[in-house]
Amino acid sequence: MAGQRIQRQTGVALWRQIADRIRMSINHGDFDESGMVPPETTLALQFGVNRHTIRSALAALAQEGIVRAVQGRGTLIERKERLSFPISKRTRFSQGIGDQVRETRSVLLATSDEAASAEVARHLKIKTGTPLVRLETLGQADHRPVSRATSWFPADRFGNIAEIYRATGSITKAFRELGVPDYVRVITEITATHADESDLADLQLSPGAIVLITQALNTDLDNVPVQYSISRFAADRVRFTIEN
Amino acid sequence: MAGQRIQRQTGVALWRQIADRIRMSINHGDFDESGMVPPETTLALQFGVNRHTIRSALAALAQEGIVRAVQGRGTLIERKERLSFPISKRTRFSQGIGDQVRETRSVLLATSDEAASAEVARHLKIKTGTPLVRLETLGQADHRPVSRATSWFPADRFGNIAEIYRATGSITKAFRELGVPDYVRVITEITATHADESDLADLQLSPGAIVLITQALNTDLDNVPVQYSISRFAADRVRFTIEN
DNA sequence: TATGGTTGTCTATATCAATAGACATTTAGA
DNA sequence: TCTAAATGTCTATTGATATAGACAACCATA
Repeated sequence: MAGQRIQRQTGVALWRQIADRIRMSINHGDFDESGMVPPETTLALQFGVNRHTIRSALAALAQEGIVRAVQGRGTLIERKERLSFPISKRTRFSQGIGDQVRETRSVLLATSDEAASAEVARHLKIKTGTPLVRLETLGQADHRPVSRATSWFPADRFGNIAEIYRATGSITKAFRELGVPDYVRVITEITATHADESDLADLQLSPGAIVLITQALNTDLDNVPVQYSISRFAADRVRFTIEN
Repeated sequence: MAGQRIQRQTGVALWRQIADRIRMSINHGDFDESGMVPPETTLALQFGVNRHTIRSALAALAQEGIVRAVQGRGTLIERKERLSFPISKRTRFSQGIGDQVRETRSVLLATSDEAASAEVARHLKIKTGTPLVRLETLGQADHRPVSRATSWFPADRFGNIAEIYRATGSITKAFRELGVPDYVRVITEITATHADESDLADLQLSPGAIVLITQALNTDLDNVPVQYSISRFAADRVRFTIEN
């Protein structure tokens, strides 16, 4: 069960720790039979805190839209899920999670032309200062934001990729129109950190949430880098799957 | 730079958010030239908080052994690193990070014989209740704990793997002695969460830290599952790298 | 319709988190 | 040896966090 193991005087408020625990339990399916979170008094006993502290935690989860309290009945689970994201040579956003949700969508948040920084240039194997197109995109599953990504493309080959992406909502299709029939993921790096302000806004997270960060390089079939991207996923909504 | 973007009234104390930020900056190499963290007054200005709040953050980092304050001089960086962990068909703990540290070591924390739970049985493709050997291990790099893992092995083939592992400190060698010359990683799942009490103890983390969790299945060369394991990595010490 | 179980609201109190200011102590360098 | 810059320590105040207790409001059901 969920109980025990919360820590005091750590700089992380008890109600937040407990909210995180309950969210995990919900996602894990611990309360699937009843469809409800245990009563506040029960949780207070389990976690060894005052009922008011439990109420703070549940209020935070209600704010996220995960639970809904009904006076006299209990606290109902509104939503739970953790999408499984396959990472492989053929990693694409919508592919692979298509059978887990009804609808996937990609939205263009912003775009700009810029010169390659040292870091991006290193990954794309080009010279620093080379013209690039930068895309900020948001990935949604069933209208729920899942990831936000910053991608860089060499401007000489993909100068107008933003327009095509805006029209089609698909990197794959945009590549195809620009003469790249197929592309492969050659490397992915994964780290994790706390969500920053932009994450909170774009991914509709609650403060203190965790984001999984992937840095990925895609190349065309001639092994020429075509896209370098940094994506930030809401950690409580996804799970990465690496198949070899 | 590190500044901005800390949030108030989120259930996560400012000093903890700032400590996490500074730790990240250190690991990212932002202060490599001087080998020191900026002065407290500078940080207070950058983060827009009181100097005392910065001092709380630095005190937490000092407690972790990451920085050391010297009166009159400044706050020195004692240690930083984020090991890069390759994940591939041939994923092993010590291999791949060998060139990043002087010494890697694996320690057996506990072992037990137990019957397969439904979940473990499903992964190992055996019947629920089948006898298993469970190993709790701790992975260290340069005497610093990096990951803790729970692994299950079918008892019929690997009944005494614990002894051999204890003697050799290597799963690979244990497998070899037990008639498995080679094995491959067929699937890895990655999630992230906050560290629990055991993580804090075993991995010597500070409360509120993040752990990356991998669930992995290894098979022998005949595609028969030989090991299912759940590992928990200190997120601020590692980075996963998936190469295709 | 009466009752037990549940969430909602209120008051009061103690501790932690954060700010503010002042001054001491130590170091490095002019 | 003096000074500037840095960390160390102290007091005081405010707001957030957590506990404690009491009771109201609501729901399902016997």
